[in-house]
Amino acid sequence: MRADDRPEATRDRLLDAAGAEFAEHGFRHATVREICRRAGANVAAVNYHFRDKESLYEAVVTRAHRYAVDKFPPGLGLGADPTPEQRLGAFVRAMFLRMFDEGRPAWQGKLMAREMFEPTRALAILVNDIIKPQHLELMSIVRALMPGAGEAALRLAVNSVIGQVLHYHHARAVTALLQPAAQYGAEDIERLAGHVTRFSLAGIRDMAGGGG
Amino acid sequence: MRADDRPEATRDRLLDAAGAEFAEHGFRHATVREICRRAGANVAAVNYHFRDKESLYEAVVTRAHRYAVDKFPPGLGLGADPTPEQRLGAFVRAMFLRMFDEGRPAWQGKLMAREMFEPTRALAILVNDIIKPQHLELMSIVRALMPGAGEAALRLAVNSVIGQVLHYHHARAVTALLQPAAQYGAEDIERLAGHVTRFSLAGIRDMAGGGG
DNA sequence: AACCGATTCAAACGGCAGTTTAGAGTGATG
DNA sequence: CATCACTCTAAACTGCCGTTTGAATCGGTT
Repeated sequence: MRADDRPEATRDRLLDAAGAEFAEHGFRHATVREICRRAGANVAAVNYHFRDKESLYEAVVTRAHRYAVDKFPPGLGLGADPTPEQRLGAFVRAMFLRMFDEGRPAWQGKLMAREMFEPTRALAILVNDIIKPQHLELMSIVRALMPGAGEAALRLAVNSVIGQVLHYHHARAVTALLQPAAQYGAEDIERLAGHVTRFSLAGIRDMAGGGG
Repeated sequence: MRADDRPEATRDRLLDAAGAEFAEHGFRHATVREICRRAGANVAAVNYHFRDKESLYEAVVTRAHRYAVDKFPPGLGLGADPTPEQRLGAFVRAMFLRMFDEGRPAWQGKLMAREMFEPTRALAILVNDIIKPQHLELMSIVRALMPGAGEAALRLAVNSVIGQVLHYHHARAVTALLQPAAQYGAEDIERLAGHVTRFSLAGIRDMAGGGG
């Protein structure tokens, strides 16, 4: 049977397997051999279909980006003419969903979180294609909540929001040791998103009112 | 000249070099060869003075902990009978200082941040010796600010504070690309600590007032 | 001087990872 | 049927890493 006849061509299976491995272990720790094993392909498959491990990684990153944009469009459950508060809530919720969704390719959030901590050459791609647009969107949301605030204050507020969300991903190993009972199911994600949104709104309003 | 006569014995030089390498590259990426090169020692030195790479890592972790406790004691510039707000401010400031201080062994904060993201076997040590005491201290601070709140609410507030602080360490590569101008000098750290403290106080007060 | 324990050293070992290579299979094309 | 491009495969190559080994060095002790 030729590869094209199979339900999934080898190239696609490699992208799937690589996405899972890269998201779980990072670029360096993920091994080409394990990726090929998961994809049911030969060790040389990566070098044949993609030039090398790094090019495969870039392909995974851009693919995850396209998928994430499809699955979590910017609007994301917002009605027409939403308030800034609603936009912030939707933004935070979407970030949580991207990071904790265990669906098929849920790598986008995990890859992004990992690149932040352990950058590779693909970081420039990620920043330009994914992070910068989201950063600008969150900046505009916060700007609407803090009219008249300077750029520096906006950045501080944005970092506070992002930091809270990413922490639940970064620190999950520690959390598992500190609070063994805690598990992140679907409703917990909604609870966390609600908390971060309210907490951040209070902080932002304080910044807007206090005059900095 | 015998090793004991040198200003620094080989064992100590190894600990210094290993601390820097581990903090910068993490346990797996740091190489024994580079550590020994920095320490001016033979490749076999690690296996002679410590049993293996992992034992060296544990020694570095516990050493960094002792140093951090000495340099940043829990009180840290607080007067007698401080308010909860002052305690929170001191706590946040101490975390920032530990992470950004470039002094001799400033690894404690960096190692901790790294272990959170990429745990090793030493994570249990770190959690018990370093993270859990700090976690409990922050819990008590937040408890004083949110009297009557449940454990779950306290944990959410604690996570929000920690997440904001750690974000400035985790995301520094991305920040460098998004805001090339931003640099973290001594006064910037004070500014960041002040922001996170105020932002968090507003969020915590909102949680305490809103009734959750 | 002879010996000893501690330390240092160069060299090698074994394993794993990314990549390359040479060849075999396969469907389409003439 | 011969040819060709594409795909896949087993095996080897190269380099790095942690560790081990056996000898050399050196101060102190008898």
